[in-house]
Amino acid sequence: MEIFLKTIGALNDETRLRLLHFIAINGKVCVCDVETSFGMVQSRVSRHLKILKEAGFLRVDRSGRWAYYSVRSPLDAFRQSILKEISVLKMEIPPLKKGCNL
Amino acid sequence: MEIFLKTIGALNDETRLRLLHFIAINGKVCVCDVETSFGMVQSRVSRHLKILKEAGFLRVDRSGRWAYYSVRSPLDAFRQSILKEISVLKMEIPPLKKGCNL
DNA sequence: TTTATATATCAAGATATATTGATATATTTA
DNA sequence: TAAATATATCAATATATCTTGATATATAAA
Repeated sequence: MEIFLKTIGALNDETRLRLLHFIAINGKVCVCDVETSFGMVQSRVSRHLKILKEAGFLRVDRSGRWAYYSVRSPLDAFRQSILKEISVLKMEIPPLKKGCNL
Repeated sequence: MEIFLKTIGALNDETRLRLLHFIAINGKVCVCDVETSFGMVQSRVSRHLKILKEAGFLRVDRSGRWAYYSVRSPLDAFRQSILKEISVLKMEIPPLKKGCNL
């Protein structure tokens, strides 16, 4: 129940739907890439990615000072069906713009 | 997008998950049955059922002074997969108690 | 070892959602 | 027609969530 509500709660926000789809499209991206691509402040990006991670949609790999987020794999059938549903939504998804200095 | 968020938003509440599962189990129920079975005030039940209806999960049939809510049918694959997911959650679902006088 | 970069977290304010009791409307019964 | 029942909606309050700017931490570069 708690897990279900956490999963659903993570989806209950337009910003997170856009971030999730963006990452599904682009594969591994770091926080600063998302920050730059979406033009959002860093704390906001960081917070939303954490919520998506804790809801079981994303994983994070740390390397040096970067945190690379990507869609968790394998993904259970339920979350897969959600990702599929999200993929057909009409959403403004910006192109990937590398945001890190170096 | 709007529809998706409305669907997800309807699920983002423990009370509504319990009501939805209760109706999935019991078929057609009227507001006063839910009110009595769950021990909730009427305005609260009415509000939540409306949200579930507008999210595409429930239908309502009016007959006399009663409003009978039931799971919408046919239900698209995505909402079906959600109902299935809900059905395996550990939730306190009270037995149906008829609440209407007559 | 000092400085810059990337990320996470916190506190404050803004916004959204839930709960309750009161009220409105419609239908049925007396 | 008057009273009772079932439901919906509203207004006020309580609670949760989002956004932002500030701060903390860790890594890498100078």
